[in-house]
Amino acid sequence: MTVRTRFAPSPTGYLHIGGARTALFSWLYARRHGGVFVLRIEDTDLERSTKESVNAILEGMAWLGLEYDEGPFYQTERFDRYRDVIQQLLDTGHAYQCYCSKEELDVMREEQKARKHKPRYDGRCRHRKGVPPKGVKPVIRFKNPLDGAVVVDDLVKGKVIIQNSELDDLIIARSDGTPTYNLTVVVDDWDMGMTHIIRGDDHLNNTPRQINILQALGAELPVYAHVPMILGADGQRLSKRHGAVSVMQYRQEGYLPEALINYLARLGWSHGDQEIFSLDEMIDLFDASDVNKASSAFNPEKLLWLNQQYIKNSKPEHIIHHLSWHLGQRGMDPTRGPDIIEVVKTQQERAKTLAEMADNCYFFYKDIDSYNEKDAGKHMKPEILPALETLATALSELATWDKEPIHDLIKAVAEQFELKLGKLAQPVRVAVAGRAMSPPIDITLALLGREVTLARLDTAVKYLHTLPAE
RNA sequence: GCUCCCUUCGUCUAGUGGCCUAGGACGCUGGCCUCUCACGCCGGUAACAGGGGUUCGAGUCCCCUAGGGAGUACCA
Repeated sequence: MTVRTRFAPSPTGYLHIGGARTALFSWLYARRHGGVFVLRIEDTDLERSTKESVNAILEGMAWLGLEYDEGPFYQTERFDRYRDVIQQLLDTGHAYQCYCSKEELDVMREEQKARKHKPRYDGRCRHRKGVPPKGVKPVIRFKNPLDGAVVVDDLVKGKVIIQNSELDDLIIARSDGTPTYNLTVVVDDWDMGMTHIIRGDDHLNNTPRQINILQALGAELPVYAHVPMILGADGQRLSKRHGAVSVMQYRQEGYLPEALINYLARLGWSHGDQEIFSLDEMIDLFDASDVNKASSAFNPEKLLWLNQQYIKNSKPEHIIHHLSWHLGQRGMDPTRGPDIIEVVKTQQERAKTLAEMADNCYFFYKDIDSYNEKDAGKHMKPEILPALETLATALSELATWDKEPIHDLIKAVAEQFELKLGKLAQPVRVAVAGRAMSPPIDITLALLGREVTLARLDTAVKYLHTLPAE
């Protein structure tokens, strides 16, 4: 039997990290078992579903690399099928029309609550006799079994038993004839041959009702795995006030998709002490039954650390693939300046995000029109002028513009003026980078090239001359 | 209220009755390295929600309590 899993978001917003993780687990499970991963868009809520949301979800999944084998299927295109199933349920006596008004139901629920009971439909229309009331469009309710219990053998939660007496006759078709969620998922999962339903544990309560419908339909039951939800860093339900919740926002902030994937996988799932997993390793090791039962809090610091690990250990070419978007955002053209591969190599150990890396690369590709005020105040002092001028002259005469000779030269000039290396390197750094932060000074100059280096040193010398002597 | 789910360092987790005076990771922190920023390396901090059982022995099994979450819609 081929394993078939699905991700079934409703398009009412962007792809958020909670959804992304259940999608990831579904995807991993399918890949692990050589199965099929299906994408289904649950857009039966016409009011809240939008085309933009569909695109946002598709975009997010594409960026994460969660490719699907079938779909996307849209529930709005399957209304005929749902109608048929509802009719079938009606014909076989598993469903009935209910003429209760909203007001009537509200009264009933209030009474139940007053008696400290669980509010639920009491099935009064099951046996409604005589002519239906005129002008009232009925809803269709599923006839839930009255006794017995439903047992869900959940891959994550274990055995969960719910008494049928706790369940009521849920509405499967609205008065306008459109199907509701619990009916459409069941029909779709059945039609699409889903063998494993991996979804958020907020659906655990729906599962017994869905199983009952499945059974009324004579369908084979899938295996369920209800994965816990992701909480915000404060342990509360994830929402916008926790910062980035949209997957695409992480791209903007400079995260590598594989870092996010790795982080999401490790949230609620683990394999011994291992923290970093390649996609192949995850596919090889992932099992739904190893997923933790408790929900976990999203920890931005750890994600940042993981991102840094990935940046440090990835091939420069791969980084550039994702970095170029950030460079473009800042108006930088990596073809006009030092070899971007060499620049990235110097940055892999000094940037936690691609956004930070792009900022760090700025002075390699753009002219600097000012110095960082604080750094200049600290390092750009008139007394460094002689050394700086000597260095500039020496650099202009240097035979080969390369890291080692540049390093030797700076060291020699520093010694000549009885300065520690840092005392000379820092002013040079501010002069060429605009701030007291850059890769090692010899590498920085080597990459920048002789022309740019000398021009910026010249600018610095002129700037120093404008300062009042102490 | 009712039903269901959950509970190991601040956070993510290891742990399936003795290997646990509870291990790893992030964070925080002391030090080393150092031309800046970083990387790296060595060290430190900190947890079995509480209470009862079962057992020679419990983080691990059972029960209760507390706390957290979900559902309880003509939303999904």
